[in-house]
Amino acid sequence: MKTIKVATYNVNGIRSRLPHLLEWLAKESPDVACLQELKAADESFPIAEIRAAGYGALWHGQRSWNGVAILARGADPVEKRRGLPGNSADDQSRYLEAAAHGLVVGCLYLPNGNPQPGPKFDYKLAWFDRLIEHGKALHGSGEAVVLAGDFNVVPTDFDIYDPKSWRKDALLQPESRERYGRLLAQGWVDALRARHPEERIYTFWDYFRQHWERNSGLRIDHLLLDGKLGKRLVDAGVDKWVRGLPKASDHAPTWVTLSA
DNA sequence: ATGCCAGGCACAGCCTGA
Repeated sequence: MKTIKVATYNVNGIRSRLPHLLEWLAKESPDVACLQELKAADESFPIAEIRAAGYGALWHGQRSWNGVAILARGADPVEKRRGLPGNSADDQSRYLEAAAHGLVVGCLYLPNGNPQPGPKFDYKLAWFDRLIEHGKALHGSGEAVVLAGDFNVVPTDFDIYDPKSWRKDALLQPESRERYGRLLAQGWVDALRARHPEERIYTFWDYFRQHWERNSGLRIDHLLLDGKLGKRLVDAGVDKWVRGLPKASDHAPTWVTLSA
């Protein structure tokens, strides 16, 4: 069956992770790849290397922090939106939306929100509210939409190796989870969970305490499919081998395949 | 309660991440 593969990968610095990104693109050939945490200004984005790998790209960078990009294999993604609506004073590069390979793809890097409570957590919740508002418009657009990225939310205690030491973390707070649930309730399908309802799946393993070696992970990188697209879900998974490379990002690429 | 590791930048210790 012909399928389209859409992936999301928090690279944690695109310049230091470029060799891994190129190796992953060559091996896994996603048709669309959403990247987060570029940690690079627009002029530092390695477009030449990415083009040489066979991908067109859009990027929304920022010096030192944040930054998102959308790559399309053998095509130039068409920009639809740069930044979430709802707060013109928000200057953090966390959202980019484009059309590619017949899909509309929203690439997002939701704020971490730690420490909580505090202004960073307030910003996270406000950003989430804006995403929910925009999600409503996207879902009603009639297009085939994917919302993909680092949501910085552990949806349930089944999505983490052990919630004990994370109970006060912004990623597990009821306010964060309630908003994730509210977004899903618009009709989005959490593709990894839908495809693997009984399986422990992680997409992030922090650099501390040998968490990768012990498989002490969290599932925080998500691909949400609008209802119509959910029916086209074929498979979903995590490219864990990328996390095992030397000097890896703390996230692994996460993907879905959709019937074409 | 904090550090544990890592990337980026003021290239020397911070800040941020999750």
